[in-house]
Amino acid sequence: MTATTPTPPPATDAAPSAPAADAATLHTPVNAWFAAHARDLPWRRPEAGPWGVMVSEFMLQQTPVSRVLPVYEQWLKRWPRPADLAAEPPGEAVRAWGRLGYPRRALRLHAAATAITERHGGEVPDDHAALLALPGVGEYTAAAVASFAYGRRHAVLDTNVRRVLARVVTGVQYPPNATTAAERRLAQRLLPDDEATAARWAAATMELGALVCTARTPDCGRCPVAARCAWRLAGFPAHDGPPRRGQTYAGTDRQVRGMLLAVLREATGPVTQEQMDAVWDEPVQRARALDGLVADGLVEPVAQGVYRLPLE
DNA sequence: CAGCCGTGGGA
DNA sequence: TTCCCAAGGCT
Repeated sequence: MTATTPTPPPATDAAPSAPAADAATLHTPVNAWFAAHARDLPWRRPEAGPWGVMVSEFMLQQTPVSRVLPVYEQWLKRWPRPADLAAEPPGEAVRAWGRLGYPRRALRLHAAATAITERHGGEVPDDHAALLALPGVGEYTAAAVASFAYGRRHAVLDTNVRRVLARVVTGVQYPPNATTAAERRLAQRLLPDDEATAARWAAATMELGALVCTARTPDCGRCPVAARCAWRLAGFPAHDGPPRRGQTYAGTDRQVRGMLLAVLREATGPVTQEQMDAVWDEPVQRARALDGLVADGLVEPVAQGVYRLPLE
């Protein structure tokens, strides 16, 4: 991992035994920084409501903000409430998902909207357990919706927060590949006692990781807690552990699935086998990819050699 | 728990 | 150009 050495602010003289970063010294500067520098994102505006927050969280799972923005706007305009989405076939959600990637998320969001409509009176639940029970909602998303939409006090551990805590508190460049119990304990320990402050802290630490304490080239000169950052104080030691997994894409089933589904999305009606076959010349892999899409519920066979996006 | 599931843009 | 990686979840 070639880690571009961050640009540290001129190392202040400060005592050799620099103050360790702890909860009390982090909340105020980080939350103040957020108040001054937070992006004006549509799902952060009051009119977004819990449903808007939930939609954004689904879309933002592994997809950058810039690509989510236009799709989010269209989505909320078309389906302003969960019941509006639930009233349409899941295939419409897949089509509207466009090229955000991981289209199973569209299916899960549709399923979540259906569950919300049927089990929660059409209102996005406000408690963590009920959220966690929804399709496509895991630990992170449940905490994020409860915190961002309802101001609840939850440790929100996403990739940004994990990286910030790894650096500022633990003193390492990157967090482990998988979230550990130690990270959860740390996040819990750092959580402000006050509910509103905790909710702000969750959003602030995420934003800090997204804008300043980035994966490749952190900009310590703009960091509100650089003076107490354990990683910086340690001299930016490079990541040791195993290399962080890099995923190849070209030539994989995922690529073929993507190409097949693109044909369905862009077609207005059912598509023939011949149209599907045109996207990939290797028949075994092509068949495997299509079978996978059908198994996942992303594609529905309507007749021998005819397919469409799912109506059910 | 490791592997799988899309896509595009920036360095 | 290649490589990295971006607000995860599910099996």
